[in-house]
Amino acid sequence: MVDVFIHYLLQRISLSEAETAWIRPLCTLKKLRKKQYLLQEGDVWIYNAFVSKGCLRTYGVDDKGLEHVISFAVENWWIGDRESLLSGQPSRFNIDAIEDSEVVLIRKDNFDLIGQQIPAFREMVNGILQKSFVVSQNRIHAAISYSAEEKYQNFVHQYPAFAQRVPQSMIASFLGMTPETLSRVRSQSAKK
Amino acid sequence: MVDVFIHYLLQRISLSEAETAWIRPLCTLKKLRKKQYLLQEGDVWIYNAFVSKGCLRTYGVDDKGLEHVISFAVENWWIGDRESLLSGQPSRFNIDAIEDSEVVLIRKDNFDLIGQQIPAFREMVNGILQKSFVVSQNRIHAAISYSAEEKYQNFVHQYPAFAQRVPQSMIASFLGMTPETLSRVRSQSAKK
DNA sequence: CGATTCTTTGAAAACAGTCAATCTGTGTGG
DNA sequence: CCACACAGATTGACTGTTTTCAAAGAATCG
Repeated sequence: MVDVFIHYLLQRISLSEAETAWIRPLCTLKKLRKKQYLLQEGDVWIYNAFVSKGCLRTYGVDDKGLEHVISFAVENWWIGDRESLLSGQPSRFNIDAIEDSEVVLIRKDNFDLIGQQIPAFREMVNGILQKSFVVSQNRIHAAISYSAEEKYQNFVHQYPAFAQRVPQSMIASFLGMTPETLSRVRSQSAKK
Repeated sequence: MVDVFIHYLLQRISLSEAETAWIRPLCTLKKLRKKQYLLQEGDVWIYNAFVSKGCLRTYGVDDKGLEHVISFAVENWWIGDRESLLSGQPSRFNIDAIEDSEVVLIRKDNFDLIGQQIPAFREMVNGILQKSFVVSQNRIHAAISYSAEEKYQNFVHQYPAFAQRVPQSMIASFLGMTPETLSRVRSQSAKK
């Protein structure tokens, strides 16, 4: 529901009734069944998407048909393909629902408009972007520095919620290893 | 020189003489000799840093003493530790000069002030942040999807300048492999 | 030059990937 | 409610890639 999004906003910035009433119609709620695409490779992404329910993933598919998970998103997270959004070019990635989900979509033009009208919104979004960048720097650091086992330990530590919710094969993909390797890493770790 | 920075700004946004005159004293020029630290692990990073000359790297050191390069920066690039900047916590990373270099430092408070006074500046910075995020998403994708050889090919394609300028061992580190592996990958590729 | 650092090469070991079979749990239709 | 089918996870044996360790060969700098 869009209420989830408004609630999220009100927790972070103060908005008048008039403002929330103005924002609300700029939002579209999209329900997705498990495995349904939100974005498919080749499409142009023109939204900012807020996950109000469920769990999604962004992934790329290589020439061998293997999927590589770039990111996960659950309730109160944002998801999308910023590359396609910025460039206007077709996306190289796919986004689909891991569970039955709901996302609040705001078209880029409307999103920018909200930012122009409400400086606090703009600042909030900027803060999210900065944090996202830090998170992705840390993921790069983990990807180039850690062994398979360390990557998994770090993942569980960082995202205990996902470790439950997301199929192991997708976690393996997220960490850049095969499902078999992750399975072995886990049984190793369990022995301790 | 700070002029390099002003020139960079004027290429991207329009500023009056008064504005550049106002910005200028908020900038500090720091000269770095090869191998000199700009930021050392444990320090708190409070700047935005613009590289006006030379080449630097950000890297972390693991428990075995191995260095892992998070990023490079050359002329007209920005560098810093956003995690430390945002959190105010000591940095986990080091930044040092790969060549004799010059960076323009702007303290966080002054940087924010410029953004407040000059909306175009704020938008420029936001655009850079967005692009940086896209670049780091792509790097994650490469790190989890590609083989050693593909990682190197992709790197050369993406940053032909660095491939010349930066020692191979640092490129290897940046790509998450040992210098020996990179050396072998290169001699393989050369055979084609 | 001589010394230091970086790169290359080789051989062995460790690690992760592949392929195939089995096991487990879930959900569906009879 | 059971039986079956299906997807996901595990395990084993094998292959291939990357790392490690060690040494030799370039390149660079004072």
